[in-house]
Amino acid sequence: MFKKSGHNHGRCIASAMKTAESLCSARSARLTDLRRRVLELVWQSHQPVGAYELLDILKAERHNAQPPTVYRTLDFLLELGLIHRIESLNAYVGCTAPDTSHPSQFLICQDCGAAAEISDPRLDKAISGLAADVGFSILRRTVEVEGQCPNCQP
Amino acid sequence: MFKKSGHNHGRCIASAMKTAESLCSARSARLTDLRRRVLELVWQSHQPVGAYELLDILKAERHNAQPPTVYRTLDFLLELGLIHRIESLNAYVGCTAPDTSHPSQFLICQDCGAAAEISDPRLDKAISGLAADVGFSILRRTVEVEGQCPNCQP
DNA sequence: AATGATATGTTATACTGTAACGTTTAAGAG
DNA sequence: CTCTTAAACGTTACAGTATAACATATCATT
Repeated sequence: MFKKSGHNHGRCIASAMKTAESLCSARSARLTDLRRRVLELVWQSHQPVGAYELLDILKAERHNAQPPTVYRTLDFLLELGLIHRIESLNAYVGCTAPDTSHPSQFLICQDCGAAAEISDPRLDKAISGLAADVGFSILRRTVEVEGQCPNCQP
Repeated sequence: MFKKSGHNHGRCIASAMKTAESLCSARSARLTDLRRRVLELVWQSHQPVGAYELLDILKAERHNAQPPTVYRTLDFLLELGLIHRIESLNAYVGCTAPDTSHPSQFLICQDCGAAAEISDPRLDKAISGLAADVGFSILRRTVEVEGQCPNCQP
């Protein structure tokens, strides 16, 4: 769930990129160099990253990066479900299972900053049950639980 | 849950103000004119309101309102739990039960914009259970479910 | 190669929030 | 009742996040 700091993160990135490739080709969406690069950058860690952080890195790599460069790319990745936006942090993080579920649900550690995507039938049932009770039809869900992850506890 | 548009909203406001009075006096916090006014403004509807919207209204009422005026006041109200911040909208809404629970959990209608605070043991249990399973200790929760409220459905 | 759609470059600006310091107001001590 | 001090508010400036609008380039197909 929360990866140990020593885990082989190269694999996380590689797997995310591969998933992105196949998802894009399945939907005939173009995974351009820029988009690929931004996705890689978002995946540099399991910590959500801000748009302007990404922009700073891009600026160092290409002379002409500007806010729209990064926001447009993030929009593309968001729409495909390849990344999620963490509302409470104004930041973006890679999605671990873009091809399956889509509600954006996270445990976020206030110490190390890591965000772990959660997907739990109990939670799903609780929310959909609750919505059904009051006649509310769900279009989108945001669950952001902040606290201390196991790695950061005394 | 979601109030009908014809409901007597004056009562919602009055009750919110009364609760605020007693909460402030219980904690010996000063509910100044400004704070009282901002709380009223937030309670003008059940729709979350932006900080700069509030600022515009305040500017019309007092010559010298500035961003810090409204943000400081919102911070005060947030800390007492008298209002909540809706992360996905950068907006603020009155809390219906400031004296009791505190996780910020809402159903938000994308049509009419109303935000209904929810508090359901199933949801609480699902989240705390899930956190316990992975050894995550919870400090703060944000649940924002967007969709269509019963009043806005065909 | 010509065309049209998609993607990116570029400039400017809007929206949201905070830092830092000065002034006023209010509550308790003497 | 004044003095002191802390809290609240005023004021200026700026930081951080995001988008509008239009120009140019790239790509997939004719």
